[in-house]
Amino acid sequence: MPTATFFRLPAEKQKRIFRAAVKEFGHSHYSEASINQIIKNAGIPRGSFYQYFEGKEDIFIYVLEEISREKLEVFAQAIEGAKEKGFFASVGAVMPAIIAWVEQRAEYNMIGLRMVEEDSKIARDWFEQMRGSAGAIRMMIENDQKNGWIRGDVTPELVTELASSLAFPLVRLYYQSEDKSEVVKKLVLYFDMLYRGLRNDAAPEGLS
Amino acid sequence: MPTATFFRLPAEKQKRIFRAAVKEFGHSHYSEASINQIIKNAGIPRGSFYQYFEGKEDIFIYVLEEISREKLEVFAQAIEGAKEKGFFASVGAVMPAIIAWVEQRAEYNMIGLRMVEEDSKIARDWFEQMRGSAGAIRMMIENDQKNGWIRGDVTPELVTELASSLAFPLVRLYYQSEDKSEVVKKLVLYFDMLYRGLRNDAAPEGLS
DNA sequence: CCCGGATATGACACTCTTGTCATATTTGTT
DNA sequence: AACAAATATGACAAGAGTGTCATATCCGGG
Repeated sequence: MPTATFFRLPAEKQKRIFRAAVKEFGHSHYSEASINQIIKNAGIPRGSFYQYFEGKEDIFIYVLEEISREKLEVFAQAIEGAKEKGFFASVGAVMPAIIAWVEQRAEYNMIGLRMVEEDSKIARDWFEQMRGSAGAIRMMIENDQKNGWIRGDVTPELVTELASSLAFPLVRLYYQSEDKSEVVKKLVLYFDMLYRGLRNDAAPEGLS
Repeated sequence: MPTATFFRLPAEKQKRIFRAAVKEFGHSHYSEASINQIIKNAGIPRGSFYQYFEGKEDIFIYVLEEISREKLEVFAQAIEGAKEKGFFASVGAVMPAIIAWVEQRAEYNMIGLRMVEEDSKIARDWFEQMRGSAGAIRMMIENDQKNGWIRGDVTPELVTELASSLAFPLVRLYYQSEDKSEVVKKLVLYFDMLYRGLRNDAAPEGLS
């Protein structure tokens, strides 16, 4: 946790340091990110940094938590509006908000991307914690299964794993692409494919 | 390219250096991998390394090429046996060989995993080159589409992208898991889901 | 105006890595 | 044996990063 001193700093300075850290962690993997770079970007002397944070992990976690907070804020309403419609309908409904987030918070998302990529202990711990808080999604899927919308032989975990396995490369592609609309088109296809793959075929007559 | 001197070295020494490099590149991302570590593992002095390779990129490419060669060797027959049956049947047929490769060549695959993860220029270039040589798969999929097995509104590239988006996390999971059979079960589910998502629903009557 | 706690600062000592190079040592040939 | 070409070797300079600490500065309360 950042020191009390850090939190007593003028908001402007805190933000400046936060932004410098976001930039660095979005630019390099955790293990390669350099405190040197952060303090250079933030324009604070080396000694000050250690007055505010214990070290790299400390500021990294701080950045993750700040971003989480902001994300939750932004998505709160979007999620609220889409709850009882089942997984696919809900994701579809929230999709515009997600795309806007990807578009507007590129630097934040780069950090997430790098974390998935690097697969370090610190990243795994973080995602583990996230998974726990994704109970809402889990319930939605279980509900869909009860209703017979989603095939019963997959677990909710599997569905979310599948979705994120597909989502992360898409986000990466999005940032690399010139033509963003191409990527959105691809997203629609992925989504459709996932839907067909997961919907409950067993309904009326037998097959496969 | 490694120097002529390197190729004149006794085979045993070449192999020793190769293995040391595989170990290091499997252990750390390209950008973090250290020549120091490689020479320590291989038991050769610093000066010698630079007598054999221009630098890190040189030995990295060499390692990739060696692995490619070996991979091609191993899969040559497996692929041969499975060609004209269409994409899904073929992949299904080759699957045991793939699983065996994943199981036996963990270190090789770690390098591939790290390359996808890191998404460096050198990795992108390499995969680009690979994509070009994956013409056989492309043709198989196009053929399936002509035959009406695979829906026509996806491109072959999309299919391979989807497949690898799903495959890489699975491989990673495989190496992390205690219970390998669980992961294989998951693989089957993924595969089934991909099949359902990509098959041509427009076909007249049911198929398996 | 002055003092003490809170802050700020950058020099320092260390560690790790890289690429080079002058100096051995080995090998093959005459 | 003698000599040149090929190899081998490790000390070295340079670069980048890290965490600490003695010292300087600031600021609110008496």
